[in-house]
Amino acid sequence: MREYPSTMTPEEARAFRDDVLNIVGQIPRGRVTTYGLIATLAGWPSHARMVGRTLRYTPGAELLPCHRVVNKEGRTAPGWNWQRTLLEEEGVRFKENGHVDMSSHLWEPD
DNA sequence: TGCTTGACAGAAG
DNA sequence: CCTTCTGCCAAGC
Repeated sequence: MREYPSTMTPEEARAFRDDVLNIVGQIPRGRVTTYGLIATLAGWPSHARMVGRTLRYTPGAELLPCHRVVNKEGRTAPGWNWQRTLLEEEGVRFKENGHVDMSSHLWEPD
């Protein structure tokens, strides 16, 4: 079992960002994945918040299907209501409480 | 340097 | 269900 350092070197930060963008780019239409899952797959399990930060502040991220990233409870990003519309257009179902039905739309990369 | 802020997660009330 | 708190870390100030 690998030991994960709590902080990233600049090189690791670069690799992390690239992994995040790669993974997000692979999310299929009509499916969603979570911040924590992406962070874990990128090799930094405790950096879920960094995934959100990366998608929000990395130039070019808008070109990726970043609207397909929600939190673990299926909640959409605060202050970005359009995200729900985009997902619904792809056929993603929302529950009564306004959360994505994760049990039927969660996607996990290989 | 020290405190505050998040596109998070999990637990508590 | 919703809000709030704690743990988490990089960024901003």
